[in-house]
Order: sequence, then structure tokens, then C-alpha cells
Amino acid sequence: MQHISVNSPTLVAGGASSLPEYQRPLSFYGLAPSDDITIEEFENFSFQRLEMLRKIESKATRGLTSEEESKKLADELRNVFNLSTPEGRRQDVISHHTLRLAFSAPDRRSWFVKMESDLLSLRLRFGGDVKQFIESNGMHMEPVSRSNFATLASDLDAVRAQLSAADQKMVRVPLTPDAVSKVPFAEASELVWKRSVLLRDGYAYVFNALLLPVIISRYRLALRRGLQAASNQVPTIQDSHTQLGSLFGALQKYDPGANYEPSGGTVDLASLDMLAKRSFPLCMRYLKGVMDTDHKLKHWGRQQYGLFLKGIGITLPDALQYWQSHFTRVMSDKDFDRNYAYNIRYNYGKEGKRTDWSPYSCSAILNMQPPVASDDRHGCPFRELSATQLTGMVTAELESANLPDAKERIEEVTSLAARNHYQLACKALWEASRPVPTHSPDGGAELREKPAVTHPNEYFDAAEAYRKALEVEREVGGVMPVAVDETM
RNA sequence: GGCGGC
DNA sequence: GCCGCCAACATA
Ligand code: SF4
Repeated sequence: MQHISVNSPTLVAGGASSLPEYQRPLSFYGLAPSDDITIEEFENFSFQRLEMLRKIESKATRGLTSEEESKKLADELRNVFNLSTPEGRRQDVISHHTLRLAFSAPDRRSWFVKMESDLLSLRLRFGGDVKQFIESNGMHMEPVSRSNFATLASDLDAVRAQLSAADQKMVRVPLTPDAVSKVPFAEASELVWKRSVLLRDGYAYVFNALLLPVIISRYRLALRRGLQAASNQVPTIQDSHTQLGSLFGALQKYDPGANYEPSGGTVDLASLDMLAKRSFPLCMRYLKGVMDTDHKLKHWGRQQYGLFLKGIGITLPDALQYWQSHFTRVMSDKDFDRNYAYNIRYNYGKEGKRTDWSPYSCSAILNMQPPVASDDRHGCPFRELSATQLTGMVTAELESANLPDAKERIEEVTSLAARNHYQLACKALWEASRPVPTHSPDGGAELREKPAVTHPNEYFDAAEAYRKALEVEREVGGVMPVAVDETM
């Protein structure tokens, strides 16, 4: 059996599980394993952990995040690595560090960080001890002095009164200075979001009973640093241990998040449906709809939509495959190659004068040859669609976001369009389902601050940025702000 | 879609 | 019939 070690000097004294990295049941995994680990162990442990993370993901994507579901999940996960035994802790640490290496590439980090932080959160919530975790890991939480506390006490009481019932139960009633910590604003974003903290001078005053999100926030930061470091180690490790290469290869194939997180500037074809639904401007959503039903698009529609797709990060091979797969449903492969493939490559700067053409702006789109043929689908729907069609599309889009004020929003959008304010209508639609977050950073502010949409890709980018800003909250179990209309 | 070449 | 090359810019 082939023994290998991640760290070069191997030390084994009195059994591996007495090593410092295996002492605490829960940690930020700051210490890498230093004992001998067999290939089989690497494989078994890391695949078991990957299974755990995938379970967490699948629960989350199916929306099973209630207290009961979370508890069930936590119980299930406890059976994978038994953290109350030294060997279970060893397996936990080894598997974590193996996956760090496998998920260290920049475009694979987010998924791993999210799942690992969910895992730690579950473990601490069900069966863990936050206070003990903080102590045993030497985490520093800045205490509040007696005199400072005196000035905050009444405000803290007010905050406590607003807590959810469950949280309120956790905070002991006569508040004392040692029941509160002073935390940098950024580390308490989820609590700020839920208005569970008192804000003063750029700091958040957090009830110690509710410190979990702060821990998770620090964990995410530490983990991101660790992944950065791990990515530097990967080449060395793969050089000295070729056996690990195939393990990493296998682990990569198991990455479930790879094709749904549009990261690293390129976008996977598989995520197109999802992206269209959540972030395409109306014109592009419309063109995509035509592609999905008719599998063809006339020339200017291809230009408008194709360049937009390039702009959001569809690669040339994917673009060729995308158009080909649709067009060949209504024509031969040969016809597609002869008449359309060249133009797609040309738009990507791979033919002729090799210019990387930029996607059309709104004014370019508004200014194109008007669609005359009955099957011309290009242009701006706010101008080209009949009032009935437009209302239908806008309604469909806003209904899926189920807003309290959908009626008014639809009316606002369609009446702007009727007055020929197409780009204003477009922006009103963007805003309708994207209320300004009260606390979290306003992703998409670039667009919100402008009066009108000026570019379809700007619409898309701002929509994605908005989503991403909210994601920060959701990663630590926060609330979506669509439900955040509580004006108080 | 237009222009151009054979 | 075969093929290559190009491209828009007011919309408060
Ligand atoms: S305003 Fe611009 S982005 Fe919006 S639908 Fe019209 S062309 Fe597309």
C-alpha cells in the first residue's frame, strides 16, 4: 500500500489521532494533516465529504431549510464522520483538506465555501456549542466595557424586543455587559440584515447567544484564504504524487455547482435557461423564447442575441453548438455550416479582420432596421410588441417574482412603453423585482443610479450583481429581500 | 441582412 | 451554385 503525506516531514508518535490537528471536534481546519495517509483514505474520506456537501446543496436548492429539515440533515451528516472519536475527527480533517485542494481553482471556490460554511453552521447549530467553539479555537470577540454598555443598554433592549421568537428565547433577559460583543460591521452582515444587532460607529453589537453568523463569516474568509494557499500547492503535490492526479480528476467531475454558477467570466450553456429567467432583459428573453420554440432567428435577431450572448460569457464553441443545435432542427447540418457558422466565428473575432465586436447597445437596437417581416423578432420589445403582447410578457415576468404591488408595477412599465420611453420602461421592469436592500450592499447600483437602461448587457450584469450581493446573505442563511418590503 | 469574389 | 467579409450608436 502506497503511503503518502501532504506535508513533507512525516511524524507519527503515539498514533496519528493524537496530533494537534485532530484534537478539536470542530474548527476552521487551520492545520493540515501531518500524518501518513493512504491513497484509499484520501479517496474514501474525500468522497464521503463530497457526498455530505452535495446533500446540503440538494436540500438547499429544494428549499428544505426549515428548522426540522435542517435538524434531520444535521443528524444524517453526523453519521458520516463521528466527530466525538479521534478517528472520526481525523477523517473529517483529511477530507476537508483534500477537497480544499480539489476545489482550489478560482472558479470552483464559491461552491465549496458555501457548502462548507453551511456544514459548519449545521454542526454548530445542532449538537455544537458556539461558546466552546469560540474558546477552543482561540477566537477573539471584543467585549463591551461596563461604561460603554451603560450607554447602549436601552437600545440593545429595543433590538432584543424585535428579535424573532426563537432568537429572543436564546438571549437571557436582564442584559449584562458580558452577554454582548462588539464586532466589525462586515462580519455581522446577516445579523444586520435581520436587524438583530445594534449598529454604532461602524460596529455591530451582537448578542453572544447569536454569534453563529459571525463565526461563519470569519470561517468563510479563512477558508477563502486557505483555498488561495491550496491552489499554490496543487502543482507541487501533483508532481510528487501522481496518484492524486486521478483522484482530483474524479473529484472535479463530481462538482455539482460547476454548471450553475456563472463565475469566472464565462457562462455554461447549461445555465442559459436559468440565467435568461433571472437576469435577461426583455429583448433577449424574447429572442431566446423564439429560439426555443421556432429554433430559428432572422439575421438581425441573430446579431442582437448572438452578440449579447457573447457579452455575457458564452464561449465561441458553446455559441456554435447552441446555434447549431437549434438550427439543425429546421435545416441540414450542411446548410448550417455553409450559411451561419462563419458569421458566428466572425462575431467572435475569429474571421476576417478579427474584431471582437461588442454587443449592441439599446440605442443601436432601437435604431436598427425596424422588423418588417412577420418573422423578424429583433428590436426592443417595449417598442415593437403590441400593448397586449407586452403586458403579457411583463405580467409573466413579474408574476413569477410574486410582488405585493405587481399591478402597479405592470401598469408603470407598460405606460412608459406606451409613451415611447422604452429604456425607462426597461429599467422600471428591472427595478420592479429588485427592491433596494435596506442593509446589504446594493448589487446593481450602477444601473439603479441611472435613469434608463442603455445596454442589454448592462441590464444583465446589474441583475447578476444584484443577485450576488444577496447571495452573501443567503450563504449564511439570511433572508431574501423580496420579502423585505417591511418599511420600518 | 447587406456587399463582394468565382 | 460555391464562398469570404461586414455590421450599430436619438428614443428623458
Ligand atoms: S431597453 Fe434595451 S435592454 Fe431593454 S429591452 Fe429595450 S433594447 Fe433590450
